[in-house]
Amino acid sequence: MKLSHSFYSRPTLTVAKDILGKIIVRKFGTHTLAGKIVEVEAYRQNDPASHSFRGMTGRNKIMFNQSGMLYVYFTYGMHFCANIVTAEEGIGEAVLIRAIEPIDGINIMMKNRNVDEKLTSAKKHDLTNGPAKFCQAFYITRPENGIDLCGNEIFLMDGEKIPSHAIGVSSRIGISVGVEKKWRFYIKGNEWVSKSPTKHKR
DNA sequence: TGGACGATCCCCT
DNA sequence: GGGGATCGTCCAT
Repeated sequence: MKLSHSFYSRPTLTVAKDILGKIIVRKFGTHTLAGKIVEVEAYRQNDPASHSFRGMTGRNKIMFNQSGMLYVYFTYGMHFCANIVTAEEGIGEAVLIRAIEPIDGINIMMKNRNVDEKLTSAKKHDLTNGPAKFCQAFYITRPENGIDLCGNEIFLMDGEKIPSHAIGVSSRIGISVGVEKKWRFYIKGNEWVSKSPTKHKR
């Protein structure tokens, strides 16, 4: 069953943990892609690592919309990352999707990622074990910024309930401030989880 | 108007 | 484990 607005309009950290195990579905053209969300990070207001920290700008304004929207941003000159907007309108908070376990449309994902079938079997988890890899596999780019996840193009479905003892918690990856906040959540032992936050730039 | 810097990935050693 | 690719965004002149 498709998740409705009430799922997203709860505290950001609650939504982040609850998103683990849910199924994200992406329809474009005649294709349907689906995957289980296995790793996320929460970004909050008054959080120096968040795009919303210094207030609303042209880039981050979707974060301040009502919850249940998709916030897509472009980074490092070549990558897109996708977030699920949480909290009430006027508050800039979101949950970054860092990794999924492919379920449906794997051939399409491989095509989107420009990976060879044989290479993928050797390192198959490289297909979607990172925020920009997920976006490329699911063909999520600039036009998908601001999409309503209660619509029919991209949405979440009920999946398995992940008990709290099976949820791993750590610092967020790739940030230089806010490292002390343990706002990365992942399904323990899942092979599609990206990596450990052992190194930090700068 | 320009410069510094990324919520990353991939290839090289 | 390290560094280069590559450009949009933001803030300081």
